[in-house]
Amino acid sequence: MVKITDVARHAGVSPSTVSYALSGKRPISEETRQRVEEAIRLLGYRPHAGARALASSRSNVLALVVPLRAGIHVPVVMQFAVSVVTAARAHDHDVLLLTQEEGEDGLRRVADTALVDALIVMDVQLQDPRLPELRALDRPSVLIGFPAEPAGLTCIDLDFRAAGEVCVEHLVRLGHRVVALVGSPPEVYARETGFAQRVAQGFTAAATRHGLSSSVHPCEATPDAARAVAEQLLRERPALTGVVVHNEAILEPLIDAFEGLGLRVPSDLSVTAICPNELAGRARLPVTSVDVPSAEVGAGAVELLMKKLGGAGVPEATLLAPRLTERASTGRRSVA
Amino acid sequence: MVKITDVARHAGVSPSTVSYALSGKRPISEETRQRVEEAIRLLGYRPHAGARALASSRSNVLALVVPLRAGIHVPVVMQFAVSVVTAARAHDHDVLLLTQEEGEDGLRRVADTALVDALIVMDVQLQDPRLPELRALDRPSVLIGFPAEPAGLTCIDLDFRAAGEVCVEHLVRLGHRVVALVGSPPEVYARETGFAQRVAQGFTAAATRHGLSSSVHPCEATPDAARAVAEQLLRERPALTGVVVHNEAILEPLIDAFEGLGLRVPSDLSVTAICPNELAGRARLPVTSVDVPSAEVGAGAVELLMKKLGGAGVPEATLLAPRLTERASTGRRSVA
DNA sequence: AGATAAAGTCGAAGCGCTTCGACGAGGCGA
DNA sequence: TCGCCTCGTCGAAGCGCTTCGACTTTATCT
Repeated sequence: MVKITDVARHAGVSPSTVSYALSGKRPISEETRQRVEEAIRLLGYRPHAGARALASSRSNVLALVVPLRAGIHVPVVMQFAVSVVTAARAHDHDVLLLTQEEGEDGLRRVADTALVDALIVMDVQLQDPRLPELRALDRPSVLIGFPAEPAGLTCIDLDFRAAGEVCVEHLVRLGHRVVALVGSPPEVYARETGFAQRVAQGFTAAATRHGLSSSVHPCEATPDAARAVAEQLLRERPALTGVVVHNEAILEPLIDAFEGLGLRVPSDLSVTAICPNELAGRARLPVTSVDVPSAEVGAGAVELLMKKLGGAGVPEATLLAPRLTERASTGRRSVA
Repeated sequence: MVKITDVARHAGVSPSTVSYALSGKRPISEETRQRVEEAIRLLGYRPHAGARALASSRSNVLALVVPLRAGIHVPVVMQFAVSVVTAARAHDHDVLLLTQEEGEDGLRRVADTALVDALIVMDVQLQDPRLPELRALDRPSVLIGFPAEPAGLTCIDLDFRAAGEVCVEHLVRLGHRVVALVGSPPEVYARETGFAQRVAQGFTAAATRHGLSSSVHPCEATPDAARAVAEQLLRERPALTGVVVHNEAILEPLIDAFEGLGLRVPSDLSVTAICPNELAGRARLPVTSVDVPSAEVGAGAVELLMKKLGGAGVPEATLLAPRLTERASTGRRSVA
């Protein structure tokens, strides 16, 4: 194994100079830097991560906590994970994957052993059992999502409340007066996962504000459930002309179901969704949607963490403004 | 920060004794062990991961390489990942998540810096660019999946060839004579991902052996594509009575499509799948299937790696035998 | 009884890196 | 011209842990 002393000898400098050339923490003459880099290349030197961590008390590893709970849409979660890894690499950090099997102890373990410098926590619930741990930890953390009481924590997410509102306002602008929200599976609400509730709040608030008739319908992530909701809506709310879908798994099945029941989209029924653009754009009928920008959120979370690691202050809450993209699934209400 | 010397002082022993009490690498009297454990609990001692790694040249971290390529079924991949993490934790190891953004260099980096002790590589292609790296690395690795030339590597996976055969044989037993395989998306075959091809080989070989008429149909992971394949099959192979589906995303849509075209499952058409039991069992019509045992494969991969880390020899190839579970989607061919 | 082995413990030497203080050489303001 | 600061470099002191050799004590074998 090539070590820093080998590089130093080969470059005719001391080990500390090599270290400073690498870290840039002290000025090094251009010429010396060249020689050091040359030696590193020649010898194929790679600093030992453990030694580095020991000496600098920085592991350059972030923990990513991904509880795969029932009802979540796995591909979306994976998107976040990938964007976190990519962003972390851009900052010369790696990512340790933690699931929830270990419980909250896992957080403490990786933090206390100095395995990781900081933590990113996904799928945050309103009353999340991990919050006390995070607050007690001596390492910075960022939540992707918002708990009920975010004080003292750093959170980032799409502004789901605003997303719900934006969808309604889009429908209002198109003349719709009766709208419904088809939401996440019931267990997601039961668990009090913030984003599901927030969409519902935004949706309802905006509808009320504009004097619309509105209703909210949790929905399982199966085509059958989608069909059932569609039938129920036609039966109970025949004047319905606008639907907001906040449930990745049933976006297409739901539209299929409506069409199967004789409604045409968008002429009879406008549909807008809150989901990744990727998904909305690829649908058979491209769906007007507010994007869930996983890449931005993931990168943002890493950015916040880096600032905190650097000792800088960061805002407690970072809400990404919703961006609505019009596609083929929404249109003016036909004046029947 | 509590360190080993603190524990040692508190327990009235030397640091090395604490270390041995923890690792069990030398005998320690029951009484001393008690005192040490008590001190550890009292002080809340956690060994510093970096220091440990430096002194022992073991980081107790595994790398998991997860390239999220087009056409793969993300939830299945995530299943594997979770089972790897769980199994790794059971062996007191953590898991570093690598995506493919970094290319093959990432493998070398984490191995050369001693960030990880060993690697698990998923989504292996027949000609995988990572193989040369893996062979050159000084650290053990296990592939989940099989490349074209597995010599010198350690691989584990479901025996997909046998899985294809088992499905055909099940249909044969039920009297079917004309069968089709609806497979993974074309890009998965184009990439020469082993398991897709192997299923097709097993399927075709078994069909030929039993004198069946057979055909293979790659299929995009969209309901529309499923519908198109269903229509094509009815048109071109009207005598068809048995279908094997090897494509998680379209299992249900395909059955829906067949039923939409007037076929009843299983009375007119028997359908069997190769997919996680979870998925097959939860379908509207539970589907007879060969399980893709992600938990076993993940745990197996970790197990192999631990053996290799322990210096033990392991077989180059570990093929898990397919297990078929009969459900509601297959039945005797009706003697029309 | 003497020799040998095993159990149980300690002290010290690193593991490979970062970082602190120090120091010479040169630049600059007064 | 003197003092002072910055640049560029070095040497040495750790970071917190594991592990090796050595030592004492006790058990085991002939």
